[in-house]
Formats: sequence, structure tokens, C-alpha cells
Amino acid sequence: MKTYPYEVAGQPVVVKVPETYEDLCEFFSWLVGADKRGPIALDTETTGLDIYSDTFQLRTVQFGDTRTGWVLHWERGGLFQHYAERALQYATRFLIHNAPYDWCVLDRHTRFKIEDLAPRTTDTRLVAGLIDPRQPQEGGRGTALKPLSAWYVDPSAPDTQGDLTAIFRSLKLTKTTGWAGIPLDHPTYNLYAGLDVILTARLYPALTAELAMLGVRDKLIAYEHEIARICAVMQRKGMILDLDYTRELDERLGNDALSYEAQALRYGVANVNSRAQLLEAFHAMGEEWLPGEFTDDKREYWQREPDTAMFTEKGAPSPKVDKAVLHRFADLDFQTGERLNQRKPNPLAEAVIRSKRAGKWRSAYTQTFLDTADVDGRIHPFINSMQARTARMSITRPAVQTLPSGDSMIRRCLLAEDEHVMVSTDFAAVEMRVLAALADVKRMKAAINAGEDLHSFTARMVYGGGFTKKHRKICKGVGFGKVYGGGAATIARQTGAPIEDVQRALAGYDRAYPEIRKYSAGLQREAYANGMVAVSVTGRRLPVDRERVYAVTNYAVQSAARDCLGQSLINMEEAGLLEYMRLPIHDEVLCSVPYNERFDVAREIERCMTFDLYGVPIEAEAEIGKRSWGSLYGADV
DNA sequence: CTTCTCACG
DNA sequence: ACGTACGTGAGAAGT
Repeated sequence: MKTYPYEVAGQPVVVKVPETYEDLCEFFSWLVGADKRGPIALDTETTGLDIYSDTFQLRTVQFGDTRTGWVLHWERGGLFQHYAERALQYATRFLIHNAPYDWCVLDRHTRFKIEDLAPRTTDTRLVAGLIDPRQPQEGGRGTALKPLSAWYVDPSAPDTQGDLTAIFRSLKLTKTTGWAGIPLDHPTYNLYAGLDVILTARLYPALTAELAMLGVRDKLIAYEHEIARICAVMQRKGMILDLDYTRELDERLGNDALSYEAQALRYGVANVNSRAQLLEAFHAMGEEWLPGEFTDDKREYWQREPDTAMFTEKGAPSPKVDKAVLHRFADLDFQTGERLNQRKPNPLAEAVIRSKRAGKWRSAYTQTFLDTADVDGRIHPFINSMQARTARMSITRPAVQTLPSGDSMIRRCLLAEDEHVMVSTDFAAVEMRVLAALADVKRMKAAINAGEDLHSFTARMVYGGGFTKKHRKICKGVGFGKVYGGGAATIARQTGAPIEDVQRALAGYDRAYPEIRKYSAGLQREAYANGMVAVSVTGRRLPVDRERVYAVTNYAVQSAARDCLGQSLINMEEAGLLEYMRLPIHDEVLCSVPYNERFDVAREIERCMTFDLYGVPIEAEAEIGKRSWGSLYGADV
């Protein structure tokens, strides 16, 4: 037995690495005793994050409590694997920090499935997120093991991940190759692997004590664990990548990027992604920038000097070279890409638009699809079920929540199962409805219940019976603006409507729906009274930034809408639909459904996504596509 | 590592 | 007193 004594919070702890049969027996008798005392902390070390690639391997499985961490060398096979699996079988409860990752790893490489592990798990990362969901860059502690341990357990606890990357470098390995390349017997690797479970075990009582003190309900914790499990099952299933189509598209995008780059080169731009080169070229062509086409001035007022604006100082406003500016130069409509005939098209701008788009779509989408696909040609996007401050979910590797929606070519890469079709079910205007429910907006609730189009209804309230399409559009923009907390100027900029019209609509909006302002003011008061935290309708803590208190209304609405989605996922699993579920996308659930059952299943999904929120119907509509996701965006297959 | 840009709801 | 668009992930360039 290798033993590594250490100290955590002034107390001696020990990391033990079994080497013999006797060592493993000692481990198991420890486990039997520890299991009687409480949950067993569990963790894994692996060769990387690419769980589903054929080179991925499970290296160690760690078990521990507040005093002892055991590192079982799974990689050595035989008895080591046998005892790890015996322990996974035996333990009554687990503590895992970021459980979905370990669930999926163990699901793939041991005989234990997510369905078995999840009901026995408390995820300390989820618990921490319910106390404070903010990321470090938002002023929070973040939900990584290191900052949480430093806060709750021991300020001098080592940065087990960060310190290891330094060791990787000393072994001539990198941040990515180190996890696979570090020798299994490396002392620090084993010590830190064991410390991770000890820290997790110590984190748990501190977190639960704080949750209780803050009055966060147990039901919310259980709800989040259910959602995390459902999302892990979706991740395990993944989606079929149409390999032939994706390779072909990848090549086509590559060729497009090259040919448009060649055109840009004729105007002296060697790199279309270089802002500096573009600015110089367009400037030489005599292009001029309009107000509003400059970056915001981030300098402090005392740093500012007049007339230094254009190309120099750090943080000073400088001309933007973004999609909007390029489209104006190219005389193309920003949305549709159609010719405007308002000016002489700048051919460089057009070439830059096309080459940037092709290059980006290739690197961000087709290449990532091909790089992350498993041996069976499936992608397994990581679903973080509780990511944003509002608990909104996020999806990475690849970021399938952000595939282009105006063109079907990228979504066309992803397929429903054989003999299945894609079914996408969206909530109808969920954020507006949630706002109506939470703020008890009388007229809005009446309109929704009467089945009226909300934006038309608002337009009638503001402009009277003779309102036009243009009026409806302004009201729609104002509706979004209200949900986001925007002002007249921003809404005018976003919608392209004249500011006077927007101001008039905003005033009309407030007269028609006075409850929204009251609700917002109440939330802001609540936040101030509770140390800059509001509490959502589901009991979720919503930290508010002192300098952006107005954003609390959006947090309340966005998080309640997210919880509608979460409840829908749970309802769908209960209805036996989990095997069809593929992705949650904020206000939508994407499913792969057997062709022969598509109508029944679609109706069932809609039922699972329908409920009442304080007298407001939350409703959803299913759209049945063909085999590819792109078919729901215009593709013909 | 930060900033800009761009994709989504 | 007044007004503030919300939440993400990811690549490329530049410091």
C-alpha cells in the first residue's frame, strides 16, 4: 500500500493507494464501515474529456470520506477493477462533484449505469450552484472544487487540477495530454486524486448546512438531480452524425472560404479575420462609419482625450468591422442577405462576409462534429443542466444550442435514429407568459387566456384598433425589451424603429400593463433587503449585481422559464419518452421519434410541456420533421 | 489572457 | 434622479 499523509483544515488525512490483494481487502473493510457513517465521496481520473472517443480510458476510481481517500488503479485491471466495482455496488450513497461527468464515464467503462448511480448520488456542484450560481468572472465563487474547498474547507487546500497542469509541463506534457500521459504511480497525481474525494466529503456537510440556513427547499435539490440525470442519459445517447453529408459540407465550406479569401486578397486583405487589415483596406477605399458603428468607450473619463478616437488607444471607441457594418458596405440586408440598392456595393465587404461565414461555420460546426464524433458516428454534446446564473442549461462540445437557424445546412448534419423523424417542440412565447404569470399582469393574462396574439393585443392597447403590422413589430420589440430590461434607445437600435415610436410604445406598454413595473420594483426591493439576492418562484436564489439591479426581472423570468423546461423534461421521462429525448434548447425539446408513432408521441410531448402557472397556460407546439434536424429549417431530408 | 466577433434562445 | 437590453459557447487576433 502506498500511503500519502496530508493535512486538511489542520487535521491529518491520508490518501491510500492499494497495491496488493490484502490492500484491496483493507479498502473494502474501510468501505463497509464508512458506508454506515454516511455517503461515500466518489471521483474518477481519466485520460481526457472525450468520454466517447475510442482512445478514452478510465484510469482511477477514488472513494473517500473526510479523513481517508482511496485511489483504485482501474487501469491495472483485474482485482483493481473488481474491487472498484464491488465498492460501486456496495455503497448506499455517493457524493460526487460534477456527477454527470463521472456517471457517464462509469456508465461507459464499468457495469454501472447512470440509472443505477444517479439515484444514489448527491452532486456537490449542484448543491453549491443552488447557494450561489455565479461564475468567478461574474463575481461569484464559481462551482469548481478548488474555490469551493478554499471557501468551505481549507483556504490553503491545493489547487489539485491547476497544480497538476504545472506537473504536466515539467513532464513535457500539456494541459490536454497530461491526463493520459502522467504515470499512474506519480505521487502527486495519486495524492491529488485522493484529496479530491476528501475535499468533496468535507464540502458536503458545509454546503448542506448553508442550504438549510438559507432555507433552500429539499424539493429543489431533488428536482435538480432528476434533471441532471435525464440530461446525462441524453448525453449518453447522443445524436447520429450524417458522416457523408458532413464531410462533403466541410469540404464545400473549406473551398468557399478559400475562394472568397482569394478575392479579398485582391484588395490587399491577406487575412479576413484581421480587424486591423480590414480597417486599413476599407479606410483606403474611402468607406466611412456611422454613429453607432463604433465600439463602446471603456476608458475612464480621465483617460479620455478628444480626437484620439479612431485607431489607437486601448479601450477607446474604434470603428467596428462586424457583420452589420460589412453588410452596409456590401449593400446587403443584414437579415436576409438580399441586395438593398441603396449604394454601390463594396466587393471586398461581400468577399469578407462570405469567407468569414464559411470559415467560421466550418471550424465551429462541421469540424467540431467530425472531431467529437465517436466510433459509431454519434456526437455526445455535454449538457450542463444548471449553468447560467438563472440555471439555464448550456451545451458544449459541440455547442449544439447555437447552430445557425436561418439556414438548414448545418443542422442537416444531425439525424434522428433509423426509421425515426425529428420532432421539435417549442413553448409558445414562454418568457412573456411567465412574466404575465409572475407579475400577475391582468390584461396580458386575459389576452393569453383568450388565445389572442400577444403583440397584436398590445398594439391595439397602444395604438387602438387601427394598428398596423409596423405597430405590432414595435410592440414585439418593446415586449422583448421589457423582459430584458432594455430602454428606448436600445430597442430602437435593435428593431430599427424610430426612437419616438419606441418611446410612445413603451409609455403605452406601461399604461396597459402597469403590473410589470410594480413587479420589477418589488423584486429590486427584495434584492436590496436580502443582501442582493432575489428568490425565484421555484425557490432558486438569484444573485443580483448592485450596478445592474434592473436585471433581476429578467433573472426571475428567465429562471422560471428554465424551470418550466426542467419540469417538462421530468414529465416527459415519467411519460416514458426519455429514449426519444435528444436535446433541451431553452424553450424547446428536440426528440427523435419513430416515424410510425410520430403523431401520438408529438401529442404526448405537447402534453408534458403544458401546464398552468398562476392562471397562465404554458403551452407548447410540436413540429414533426423528417430524418435530419435541418428538415425543420427547410432542408428536404 | 483579453477583446472582438458571431452563432443561438 | 435617471436609465441600463438578458443568458450562453467558441474561434481568432492581438497584447
